[in-house]
Amino acid sequence: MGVRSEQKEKRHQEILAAGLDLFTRKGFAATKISDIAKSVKMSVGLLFHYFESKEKLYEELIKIGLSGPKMVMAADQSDPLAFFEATAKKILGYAASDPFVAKMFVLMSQAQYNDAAPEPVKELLRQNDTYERCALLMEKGQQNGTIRPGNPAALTLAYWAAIQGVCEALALSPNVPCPESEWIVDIIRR
Amino acid sequence: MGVRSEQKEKRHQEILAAGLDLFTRKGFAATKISDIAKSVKMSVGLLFHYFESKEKLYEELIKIGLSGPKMVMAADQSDPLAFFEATAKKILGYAASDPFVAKMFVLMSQAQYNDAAPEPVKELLRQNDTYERCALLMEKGQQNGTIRPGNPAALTLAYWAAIQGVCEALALSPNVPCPESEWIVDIIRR
DNA sequence: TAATATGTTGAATATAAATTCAATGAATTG
DNA sequence: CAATTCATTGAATTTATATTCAACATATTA
Repeated sequence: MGVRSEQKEKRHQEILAAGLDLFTRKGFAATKISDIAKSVKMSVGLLFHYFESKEKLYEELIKIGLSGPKMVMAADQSDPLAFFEATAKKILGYAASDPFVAKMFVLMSQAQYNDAAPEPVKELLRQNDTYERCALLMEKGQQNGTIRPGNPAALTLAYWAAIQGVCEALALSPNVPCPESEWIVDIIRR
Repeated sequence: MGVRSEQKEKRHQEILAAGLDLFTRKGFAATKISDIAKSVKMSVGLLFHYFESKEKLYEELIKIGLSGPKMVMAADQSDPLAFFEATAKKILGYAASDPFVAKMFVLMSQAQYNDAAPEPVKELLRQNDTYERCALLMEKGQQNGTIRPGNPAALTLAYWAAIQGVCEALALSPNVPCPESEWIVDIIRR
């Protein structure tokens, strides 16, 4: 244990943060390794000492990002509407205060929708069954009368589209005013 | 006027449609000219006979897309809430039925948020003052009591984020069920 | 139909960016 | 403090893709 090992970990993290920032603002393909290297003030060669490839760096970010949905779905789901209220509030709160979280949210949705995402990343993303789980919860909420009628998948889509879009705006222009989470919940509230 | 001139225009349109599809699904940087050429079954060389560069092709799509916001803002704005209701309904209706429109919507928002967009495109997008105009309308709606209180810019952001996110989903997976526009309007309704 | 203009291709060429590598300097360890 | 390992650089090398071009084909026109 010396100056080195801690420095190494620190740089690893710095590269991830810089990669996250650039990938979200420019997209995976348009982000050059040299952009990332410049952003952390190291040579391009050295960056490859830390990450095997641009793709692996991206992949590591996605792996970190996957813990987000997991954490969301770990919350108490006994009352569906309360779950969606708490989730929206927590996510917008984080996204408005912690740029890393907001950017991570953007990264995940970009990756989700992008056909050009590297195959290993797409594979990882297939684990993410948040939408399906939420649609089931929507139905449950409709049954107990707290969530409005309508196609549960469509309700889920509208709810997440709004959250995702707001996070994107927060991540990319940190000065925009953050909407109230309650407004977004009104999409699904009966 | 002969077989040629009409054929030429037809191909021009085909290339635009293929470009739109690929740009929205993969992003500008990740879309290869050869992808587009393959999609319209022509050689890469010929594509350059129709468009000076990949950037110019993209730029032409953005120019077409800019007519969308213009058309939206041309609608009757005397009653703000009614304006937002009609707008949401019209856009979702189009997006659900016409893939070109849905994709165009995605293209525009991608371009808007992407730092890596070509400079001429960014310049074109600066014309688009839809958000500012909408925020003003939100205030007006608050004054006449039809729109909920809150930061007008934040209300605008939430409203458009939801619409945009839904359009993205519709464009990229045409089989998803379309949310009701009224649900989205409930974000801003008093 | 001959001359001309336009469409089309596939094979160069140019360029940009990812990745590798040999060499050097700095920390660690015995 | 000598040997060794790791960090770092800048300069190749490789690879991918945009763009150009010379040649040929097909339509237009006089």
